Amino acid sequence: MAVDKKAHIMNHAIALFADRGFEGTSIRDLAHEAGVNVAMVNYYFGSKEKLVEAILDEKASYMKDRIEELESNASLSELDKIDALIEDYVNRILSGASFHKFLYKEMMDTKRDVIHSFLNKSIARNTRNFAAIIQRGIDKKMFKEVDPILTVTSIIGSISQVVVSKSMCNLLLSQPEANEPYTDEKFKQRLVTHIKSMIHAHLLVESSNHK
Amino acid sequence: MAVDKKAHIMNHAIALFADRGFEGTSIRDLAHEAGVNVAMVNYYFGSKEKLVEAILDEKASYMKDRIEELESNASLSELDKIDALIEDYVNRILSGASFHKFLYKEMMDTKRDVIHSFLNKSIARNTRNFAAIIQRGIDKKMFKEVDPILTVTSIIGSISQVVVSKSMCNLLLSQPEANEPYTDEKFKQRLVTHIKSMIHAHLLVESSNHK
DNA sequence: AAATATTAAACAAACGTTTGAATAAATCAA
DNA sequence: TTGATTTATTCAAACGTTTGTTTAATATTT
Repeated sequence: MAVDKKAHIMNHAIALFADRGFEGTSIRDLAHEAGVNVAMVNYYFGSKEKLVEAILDEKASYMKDRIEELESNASLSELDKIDALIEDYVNRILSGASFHKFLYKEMMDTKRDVIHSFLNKSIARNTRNFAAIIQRGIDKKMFKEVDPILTVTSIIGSISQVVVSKSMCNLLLSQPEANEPYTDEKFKQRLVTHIKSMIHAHLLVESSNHK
Repeated sequence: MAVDKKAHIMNHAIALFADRGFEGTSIRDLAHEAGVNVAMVNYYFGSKEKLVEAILDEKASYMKDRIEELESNASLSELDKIDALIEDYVNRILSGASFHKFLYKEMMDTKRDVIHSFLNKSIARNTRNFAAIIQRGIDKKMFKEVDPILTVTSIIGSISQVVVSKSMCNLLLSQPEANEPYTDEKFKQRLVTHIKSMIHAHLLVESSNHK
C-alpha cells in the first residue's frame, strides 16, 4: 500500500515539476494535487530534494539506453541499430513526455549540483555510445564521413524539441490547445519516419540507395 | 546612468535565471550578484515578474527571425535562404546561450502563463515561416518531399540540444568543465557545417549533387 | 530646492519541515 | 477468533526561514 502511495505522489510530482519547475512547485501544491496531507511528502521521502532523487532512482531504467542489448545482437547492421535506437528514443521520450521535460529542466539547472552533473554525464555517455555505432559504420565505409556526435545530438534534439512545448506542437498540428499530441500514435510514427529518412540521407552514400 | 544600471541588472538576471530558474533565483541572490541593493530591482522594474517582461522586451529583436528580410531578396534560392537561416540561428543561439536557456525554461514553464503562450506562439510562427520556405522548394521540385515542419524542428532542436548543457558539451569535446564552448568560433563552425550537410542531404534530390 | 537614487530595516505571506496527537493496520499471545 | 499491543499512517497546527515587496530616512544629481 505504501508503495502505491509513494508512486502516486511521485507521478503527480513529475507532472508538476515538468510544468512549473522544482522551485516553482510547493509541497502544498503537490499535496493538494495528489490529494494527500502536506506532511506525507516528508514522511515518505524525507525532504523535497530526496523526492527528486527517488524519482530519478525509480526511473533509472528509463534513462538507460538499449545500446548494450543491441550490441549483443551480432546480426544487426549499424543502420539497423540506429533505426532501432531512433524508434526507442521516440517511444520513450514521447510516452514519458512530462518526465523528459522534468529531466531537461534539471539538466539545465545548476542548483541541485549532484543531479545536474549526474544527468549531464548520463546523456553524454549515451551520446558517446550512440556515436560509436555511427563511427563503426563510417569505418566500414557504409556511412559518409559525418560528425558522429553532432549527428546523435540532432536525433535527440529533434525529439526533445517536440516535447519542449505541447502548445507549440498543437499549433503546428493545427490542433486545439488541450490536445495531447505525444500519445497520438500517428504523430509518433510521423516523427520516427522523418528522423529516419533525414538520418538515412545524412549517413548513406548515394550508391546505397536502391533507386 | 539609469539605463546602464537597468541593463546591468538584466544581464545578471538572465545568467541567473538560465542557471537556477526564475523561482530558483531570489531577488537577494540577484542583487548580491549584480552588486546592488535588494530594493533596486523593484525600484527599476516594479516587480520580479516585470523584470522578466523587461528582459523579453529588450531582447525582442533577438527573437524576431530574419525571414522577412530574406524574403525581400529575390535573388536568393530557397537553399540559400535555408543556409542563411541556419547560420543565423546558430550564431544567435550560441552567442546568447544563457538567454536561450532562459527562453527554453520559460517555454516549458506554464507558471507565467502570458509569457509561456507568447513564447510558444512566437516559436510556432518562426517555425511555420521557415517551413514555408522549404515547402516552396518542394513545390519547385528542388527539394525532396520531406516533412517541412519537422525538418525545421530538427534544425532548431539540433542547436538547442547543444545549448541545453554546457557540461555535456564539454564532455563531448573532451574539454574541461570550465570551458566555454559556445563562444568558440571553431565549434560554431563545426555545428553549422554539420547541420547544413545533414539538411542538404535531407532536402536535395540526388541529381543536384555535383559528384 | 526639487527630483532622483540608494540604503537598512521591516512587512506580511509563503516556504519546507517538524511536532504530537489521533487513527488505522499489523502482529501476536491467548 | 479474540482482544491487547505494537507499528505504521494521517492530520491540523505550529516552527523557524526565506521569500518578494515596501517603507522611510539618507545621499546624490539636477
